[in-house]
Amino acid sequence: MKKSGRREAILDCVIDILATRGLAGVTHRAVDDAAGLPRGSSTYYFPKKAALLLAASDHLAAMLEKDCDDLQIGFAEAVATGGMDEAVAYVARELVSYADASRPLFLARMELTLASTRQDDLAGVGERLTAAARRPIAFFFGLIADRRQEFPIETCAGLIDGIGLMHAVGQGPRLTTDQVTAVFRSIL
Amino acid sequence: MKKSGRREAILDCVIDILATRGLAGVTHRAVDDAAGLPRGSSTYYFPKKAALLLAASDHLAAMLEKDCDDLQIGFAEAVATGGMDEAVAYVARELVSYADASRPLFLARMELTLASTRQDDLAGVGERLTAAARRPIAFFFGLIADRRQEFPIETCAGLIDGIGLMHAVGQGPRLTTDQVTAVFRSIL
DNA sequence: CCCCACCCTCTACAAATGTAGAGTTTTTCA
DNA sequence: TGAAAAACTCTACATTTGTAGAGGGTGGGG
Repeated sequence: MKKSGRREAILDCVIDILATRGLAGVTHRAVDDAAGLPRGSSTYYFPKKAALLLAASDHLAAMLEKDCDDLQIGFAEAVATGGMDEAVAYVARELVSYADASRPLFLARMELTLASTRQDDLAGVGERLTAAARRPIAFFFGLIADRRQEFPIETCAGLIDGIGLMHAVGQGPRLTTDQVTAVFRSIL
Repeated sequence: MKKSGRREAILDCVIDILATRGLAGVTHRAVDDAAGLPRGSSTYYFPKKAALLLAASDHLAAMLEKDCDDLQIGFAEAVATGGMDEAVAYVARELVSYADASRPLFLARMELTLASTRQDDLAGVGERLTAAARRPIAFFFGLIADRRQEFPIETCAGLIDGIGLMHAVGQGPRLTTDQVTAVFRSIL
């Protein structure tokens, strides 16, 4: 492994552990082991635990933002080739498959967001992650500007996070693409 | 304090700590202190930590179910006195104010649900809590039976949990009663 | 009064954690 | 090349946790 990539590798492992073992599972030792690095490595790069979690939050936010940008680009292309109807279906499709594929990311986000509501060290983490996750919603929001009064961005964000929540932690049936599309259409 | 109430008092404290300090904050010692009981009390009633959390989950689920039943009764009354339109507004109103008032309950639910996705000791906790929280939605769902195909219970549950999530952990603007009502009306 | 069963409280301890700081290797650059 | 600096690894330790098990108190039946 490139030495220069260690910092990133450590943060990837933190996010992975957050998803699989929860906040309590994130210890310097566990992170070192997961990354296959010598004990003390994560302590070296992030001497305090809060620093480790803070950096992991930024890392996660960056990932979310990148995914959001991709969605946005895909949406623009779908509009160009298939019109708005198809574009809405595209977003719904992506959202559902993404909610499954990005389950670890969602779980990590939940862990960090919950932690930030009570740990002063992590102030701002919740806002940062929420903002990252809302980026595509804000874009999507432009589409329904004429109904802004009734369905502001908060409503859409709530719905979408609820879907993510269901897919990430729920053991019950998941929403299908058609169902999500139906919701979007009824709002648009 | 009545000695016979100690078990319940302990579980109340567990839920409180889950909300204020998170899962990691729930230690036998911290629970004893919060309950004002001698060290070892929570250990006596719940010798293993998993037993403590499991019992707390049941306790929380019972609370949620009770609140849900109250909402259901209120809804029925609202239908009787003001018709369906007013009843929908009633539910939206209750939901928003409840989401604020029950913030600790929601946070505790999140903590336990997240924990149950990875800790075998807590298997079933997620389902139990999800089921409890969905009870009123299932009832509400009866109202839109004719559009069941498009808006199944999962969709409504996702939306409502998303709203709860926003109110519980979000630092941004909250949804207003009018906004929630608008969503309900557009679906109904 | 005594004793026993039960309910509760206290003490002890191994394991794990955050963190400090010493020791070691690698890189840099004159 | 050689030494100073930076980058990294290792060791140690106080603290906290879950849990076991000993100890104490209390009420009721004989």
